[in-house]
Amino acid sequence: MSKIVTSKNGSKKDVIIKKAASLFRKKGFKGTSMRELAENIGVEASSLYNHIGSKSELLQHICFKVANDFMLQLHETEKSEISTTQKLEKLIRFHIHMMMDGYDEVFVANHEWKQLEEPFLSNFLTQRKLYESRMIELVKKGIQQKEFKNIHPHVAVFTILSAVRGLELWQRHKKNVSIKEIETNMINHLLYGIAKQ
Amino acid sequence: MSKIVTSKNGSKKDVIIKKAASLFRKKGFKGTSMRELAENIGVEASSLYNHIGSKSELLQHICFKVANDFMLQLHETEKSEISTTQKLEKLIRFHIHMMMDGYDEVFVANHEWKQLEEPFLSNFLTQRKLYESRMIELVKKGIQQKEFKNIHPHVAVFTILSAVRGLELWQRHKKNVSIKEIETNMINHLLYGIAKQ
DNA sequence: TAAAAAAACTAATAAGTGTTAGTTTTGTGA
DNA sequence: TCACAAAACTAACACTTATTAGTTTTTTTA
Repeated sequence: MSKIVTSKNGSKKDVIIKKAASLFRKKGFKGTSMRELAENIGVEASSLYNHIGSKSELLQHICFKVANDFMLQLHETEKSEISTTQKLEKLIRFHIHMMMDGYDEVFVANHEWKQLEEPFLSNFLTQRKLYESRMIELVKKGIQQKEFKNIHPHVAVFTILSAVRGLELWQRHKKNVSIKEIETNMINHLLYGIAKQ
Repeated sequence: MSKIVTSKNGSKKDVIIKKAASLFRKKGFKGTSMRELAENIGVEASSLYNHIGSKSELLQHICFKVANDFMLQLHETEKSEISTTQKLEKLIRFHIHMMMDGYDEVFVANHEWKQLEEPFLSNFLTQRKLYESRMIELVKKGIQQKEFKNIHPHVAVFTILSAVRGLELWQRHKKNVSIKEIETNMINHLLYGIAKQ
């Protein structure tokens, strides 16, 4: 059969990972077989093993790539010299863009991380917990500086993270609403609420 | 081996479904084998088939029970004679309580519905879409009545639904924060925002 | 064009899957 | 206590799974 088609600058491994992310999102990690993945690429299942080590390796790669991207952005945001509100806004916008640009990967990292094997599972959870706690610190600071109301930082962060994650639901309808519109509305909703007064 | 232990008023089928919901949440539908489910109950896999028809049937039961509960509450809320803001608040509170009381089931309905087979899959998606569109109508009405700001109803509903779904994240930490506290904070956050002014 | 490397192929493995058939044990009501 | 029904068991089925070994084809390099 034909050679795996590589998009410019992308190794064959990258092609496999990209397709895996797409299938893992649609059918789940356990619900996707290597034969199915191979067929979608146009190759026999065994041929995949010339490029990757194992099925789990694919999941690991996807999950940690996403985790790393978020960690980097958080670090950069923390350093930047803007108000706390602006920092929070910047992070929310980054989440929204990640969700739009790397939908499959972010979705898989959010939903299929459970299928990671040790020690990757523990590693992933540790990183996520760290991310959350640093966002909580940010909100605490905003309260101290009187930029935010006297809310519960923990609840606020989880509410924000969940709302952003919910952009998944949007993929189905994205035809009618522009990303800019979603972004603006969501920022306003999460920072300023929807009820008048 | 011993007979399946039935809690009072619960048939053996109910015991199986409850355990299935717990395992499906922790390991996913595809990640849970019938042998594993049986072992957790204390019985051989084949014995389960004296009480249930198939593995898929378990998933169907869980998903549609949850969908139905939400539909009933929506219907009741729509009928009640309170302000639109109060209706929205009532619905959010119901979501929060469902998430706390029937955590496994709601989680499975939210995450594993993809594994439903036709025609159940289509049926489930239709119901969900209906639920969403009726919530959107509610928000639209709130805007018309000048109770809400001039937000995008679609975005607002998805933000709310996602934020509430995010209570999943809470299960891990629920020791330190009371449900009442979460409820109050989340309602305030979603309806009135967190930034001052 | 010949040699070397990369990547495809076929075929097979061992383990795990949901489910069924047939049999034995357990609990229940007369 | 005996018969009947419910629910457990063992054993097997047909199928799918990820992965490996060995071989052939394709591509790259010299």
